[in-house]
Amino acid sequence: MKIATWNINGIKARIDNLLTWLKESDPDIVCLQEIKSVDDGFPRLEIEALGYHVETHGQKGFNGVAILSKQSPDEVTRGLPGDDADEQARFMEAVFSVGSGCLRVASIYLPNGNPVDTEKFPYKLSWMQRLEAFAAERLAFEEPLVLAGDYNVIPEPVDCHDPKVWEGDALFRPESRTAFRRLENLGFTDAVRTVDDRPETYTFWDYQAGAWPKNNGIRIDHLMLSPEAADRLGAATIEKHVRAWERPSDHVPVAISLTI
DNA sequence: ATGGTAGAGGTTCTA
Repeated sequence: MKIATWNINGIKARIDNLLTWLKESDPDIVCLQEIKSVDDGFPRLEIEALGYHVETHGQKGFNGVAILSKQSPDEVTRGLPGDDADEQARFMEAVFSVGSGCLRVASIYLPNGNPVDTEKFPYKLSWMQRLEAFAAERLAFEEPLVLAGDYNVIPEPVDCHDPKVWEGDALFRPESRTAFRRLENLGFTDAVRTVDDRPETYTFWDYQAGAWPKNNGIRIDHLMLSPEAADRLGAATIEKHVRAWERPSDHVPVAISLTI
């Protein structure tokens, strides 16, 4: 089973690229982030025509996540638990029946957190605490679980072109990296890191300042696996070529295969 | 050269 995550930076601007990529890559489950659309505005018909079920959790203008899947989910929940006042659409979870029981997949759009001297940074850190609490709760289920998405965290210096440039940025601040590491310490596995100890590619290249032609990127899109999912991990690939397409997202798809 | 680009939506925000 192939599971992918992709921050598409606007579904309306990216629908043609998404359809091309779905046909080429043939994933079973896709977690999308930054759909930048309300649920009613999401172009579901074109995607359904390729054989996918479409579940969205959108909002007007910004944020928004979705899960596309060949198999219909048994259950879908929207919103990250832990703060009823949080209205930003950044999290959803789908549950699928599989031969061995069930598979849970969450689509995550973790807050960017910049500028760090505003309320955005504490919001990021509290969101990460809520994610850790959710992950810890799910861990007790002892089920395969994939937390896939744009984490807006550069885990290690090797995951960016020039660590000096990122010093002090919310994506690379010690608090952000420590919170990410706490997920790993709970027992979650960074799939790409596990398959390739030093992945010499990134998942995001800024539109500005020639970041793509200079390969000035960062690795911030991650698939974090519960032990039951990590035991079934095969390949993990960053589909870098998609960044060179016409009118690309600034992120590329990241995919894993699980033997489920 | 103190910049640059993109998307959504609406005369600006988020990233």
